Amino acid sequence: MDTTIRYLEMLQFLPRYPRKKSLSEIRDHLNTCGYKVSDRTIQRDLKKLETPFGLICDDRSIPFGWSFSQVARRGDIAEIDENEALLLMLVRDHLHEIIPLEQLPRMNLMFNRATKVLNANNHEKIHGWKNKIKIKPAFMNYMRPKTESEISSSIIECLLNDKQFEGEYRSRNGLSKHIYNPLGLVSHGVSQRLICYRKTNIDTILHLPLHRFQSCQPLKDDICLPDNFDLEQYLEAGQIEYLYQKDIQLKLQFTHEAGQHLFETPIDPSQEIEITNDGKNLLVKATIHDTETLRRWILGFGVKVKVIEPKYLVKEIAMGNP
Amino acid sequence: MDTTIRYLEMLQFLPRYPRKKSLSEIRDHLNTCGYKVSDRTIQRDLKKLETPFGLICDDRSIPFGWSFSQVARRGDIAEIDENEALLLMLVRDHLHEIIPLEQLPRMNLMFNRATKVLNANNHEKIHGWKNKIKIKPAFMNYMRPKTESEISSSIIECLLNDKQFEGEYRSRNGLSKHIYNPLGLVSHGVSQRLICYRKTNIDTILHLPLHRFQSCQPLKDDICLPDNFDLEQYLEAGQIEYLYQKDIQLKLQFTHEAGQHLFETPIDPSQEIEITNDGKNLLVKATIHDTETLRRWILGFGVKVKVIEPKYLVKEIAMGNP
DNA sequence: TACTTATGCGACATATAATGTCTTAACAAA
DNA sequence: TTTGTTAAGACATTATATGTCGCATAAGTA
Repeated sequence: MDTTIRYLEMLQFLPRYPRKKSLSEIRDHLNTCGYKVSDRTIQRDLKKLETPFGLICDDRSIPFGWSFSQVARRGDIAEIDENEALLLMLVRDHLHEIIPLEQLPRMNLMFNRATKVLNANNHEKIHGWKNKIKIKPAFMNYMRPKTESEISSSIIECLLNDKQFEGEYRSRNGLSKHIYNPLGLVSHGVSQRLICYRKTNIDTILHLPLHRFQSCQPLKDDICLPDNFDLEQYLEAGQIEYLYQKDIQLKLQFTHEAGQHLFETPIDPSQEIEITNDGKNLLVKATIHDTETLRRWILGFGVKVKVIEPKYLVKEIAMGNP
Repeated sequence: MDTTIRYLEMLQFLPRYPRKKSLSEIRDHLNTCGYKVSDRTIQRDLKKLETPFGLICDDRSIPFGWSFSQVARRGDIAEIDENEALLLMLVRDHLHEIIPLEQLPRMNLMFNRATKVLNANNHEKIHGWKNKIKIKPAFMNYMRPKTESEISSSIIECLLNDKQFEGEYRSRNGLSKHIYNPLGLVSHGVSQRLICYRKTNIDTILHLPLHRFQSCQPLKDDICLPDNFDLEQYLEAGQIEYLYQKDIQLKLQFTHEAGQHLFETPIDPSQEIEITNDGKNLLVKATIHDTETLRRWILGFGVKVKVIEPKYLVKEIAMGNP
């Protein structure tokens, strides 16, 4: 039993492939953890764990170096190196803006582990890791609505199991109780919307922000699906995407300064850029969906962009009326 | 040995707290995995693992129900339930837009595990999970620049260890080789920028997109820091954030339709909304930093928003010149 | 209520696994 | 070459894991 914990302690100490740990390093680590075993035992342990955990032994030179292979199934046990830890911190900050982390305890644990790694290796550094990374928001940072994770996870469970639920929903008109048929979940920026319909009104598909539900009582009845409902199709049909038209031939004229970033981060694989007007302007072409998001994006550049095509969009943008 | 693997197999099968698994369920699962042990053994195993892994036994009714406590240190071993798995799929899709997942093998493994869970429980469902979730981009979707994960992780390692490196950088003027002093990493939308300076030019702090580096050769020399350099301060000083002014008193007049979403997802904790003009308009006030992002955001609403204060911003937005 | 079945758990004997020690051979560094 | 370090085989010993049986109690059923 104690052995099992020791195994885990050791596995958590082993790095992913390019890096490696020697017997003496492993021994020292185990000693620190309070396990006093002979070197021979550790050697045997490694041999035993080799196959089931996909460990690799670099025996080209002595002392041998042990690590998790890159394709190891249980590679998530492996040590988090500083590098990975720093990336995880970036991920955490990104996610924090979108999804409440309390709902993802597993990720939280991972982030905590990463934090520990960074803090542990922080002593001798000139300035700390926290001072080395930063997220600069590329878009407007809305605040997340408060969500009751119990209610929303209960709703998601119904969604996954094709079950109806009785829920209280807070709309502008107040609180009301209905039986809902959940069909899909759409994540839109900081809020998540439930695609569903009410039992009493099977023809009207609703998309309701998840956080507005005040309760969820799962029912035993399966949902009744509208004939051939398909979320993808439904969204493509423009119900949620505010999709005005599919695959328009967009032509935009940017000032060089404003459009320059598109060279490295295009808006679409189809994008082409032509340098015009002696390098002062950029003519950007792309085949893209016409969405509200696109219009807001274009408007955001103000006078630094001019719509050339399609014609109807020229007008709307000029009027500032997306 | 075999025992240890069996322990892990069992732990991976146990859910997080509100859910639970009975002895017979655990036995069946272990049998499926090819472990034929007596019930008594499993009972003993659970007792043994209880303390070191933070397991909980619900003994209010028979059969007892076992699970990981919510605060279990090693809770990342626990089973991923469908609910969590679906959220993880959302997270994956979000992240995919920002960070190449190949650089995060650990998360990839987690996502794979989640995918398996969803696929496994998918048979009897009316329509599959893939058809139930969708991300609707809230902002313009730029494409990620291609990154060489070896180069960038090598650079990040230097950053963390305060080491200089020699790198080749591809600028508009071509490829050039310099010695760099890495200071920080700023994640901005789909691209990551390295804050650094060149040894030959210690006064000019550069912010270079990570993906433009073509090579990185770590050096043994510590970086030389500009006196009292602080990334946070540096950013706040407006070098990267394009921060025009701190804490302006913003007043915007929205049409009701365009500003309505701000009730639930404010732009700042300080935000206040006043309904004016018989409910046709919304007057939104907030104390907020004046950034380029803010200006683009305001412009994106076109004629549906009017800047009331500060005065200087009224002009600039009216001119469409952020 | 009385009966049956399922479940948990203590006790015990036995088989299996884990561990330390000693040894030899191979390798690396001086 | 010499010296120190590492890997790994052999073996005895201890510790642990496991199945079986029995009993008590809880849940389900007539």
